[in-house]
Amino acid sequence: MKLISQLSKETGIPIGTIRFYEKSGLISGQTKKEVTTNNYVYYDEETVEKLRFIQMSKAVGFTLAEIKEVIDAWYKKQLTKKAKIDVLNKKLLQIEEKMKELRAVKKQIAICKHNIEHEMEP
Amino acid sequence: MKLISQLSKETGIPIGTIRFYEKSGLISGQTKKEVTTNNYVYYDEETVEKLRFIQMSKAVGFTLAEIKEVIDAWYKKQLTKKAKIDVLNKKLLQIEEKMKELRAVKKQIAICKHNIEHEMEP
DNA sequence: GACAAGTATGCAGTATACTACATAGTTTAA
DNA sequence: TTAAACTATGTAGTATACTGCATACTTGTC
Repeated sequence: MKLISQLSKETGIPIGTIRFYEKSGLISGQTKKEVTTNNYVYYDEETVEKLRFIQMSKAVGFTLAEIKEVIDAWYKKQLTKKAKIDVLNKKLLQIEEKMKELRAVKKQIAICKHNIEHEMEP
Repeated sequence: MKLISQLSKETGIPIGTIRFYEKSGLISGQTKKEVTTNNYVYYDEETVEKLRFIQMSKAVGFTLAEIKEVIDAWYKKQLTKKAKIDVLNKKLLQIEEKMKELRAVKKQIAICKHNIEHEMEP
């Protein structure tokens, strides 16, 4: 079990941002009932995985709301099996779309680079 | 030569957003000097290409500032050949990084889906 | 036991990317 | 020729995702 500063160290995500994610319902830790002197929140390894997932998903253009959908499909007990599968299938389609767009952007930049390399300089 | 509403129709980008992009220096149209009764701005086919590039780049997580760097490398005359190539190479690396992240997210979601499909429902 | 460092809470402020609205002038179709 | 539709400009407001600050309590170290 880790405290928030260790979570931050392991993922590189600022403490303030982690708190923001917790407030947004993306992650959640728990206080230890046996400790009564403070209300420090402890996080498990799963939270680290979630944070890494959030980092990557954000990098490829997913919003926190979209990421939350997936995390809920993964971890929330109250959703039906069908609802979860539907969410995940939708995400997989979005990912295919992003892959296409990424390849298109790459191609465009490669062409641009080629043109610049072969153009005559004044 | 197209007016802004046609640009919007062709790309699906709202007029307000196109104006915002122009104000941000991502695209630019020109007024026709021979027309003196108004100051309507006309855009060429290149602008449509730029807008499509912006759409795709945004979808895969690039910011407008990052996209502007590439567009400037493409179209601005005042940058040196070396500066342009440097920007484009940096972008190509970022794209490779995003491809990795996209594959990792896809894999994670596929595993998640598999687990849900094979779990016992209560 | 003092004091730096860590933690929790809440609220205000910032950056990015729009989005809406008001105003005013222009073009076009009936 | 008049009304609908289009255009330009400017300003304000919104959503998302943080980021910083103030306050207060707790823990660990010398």
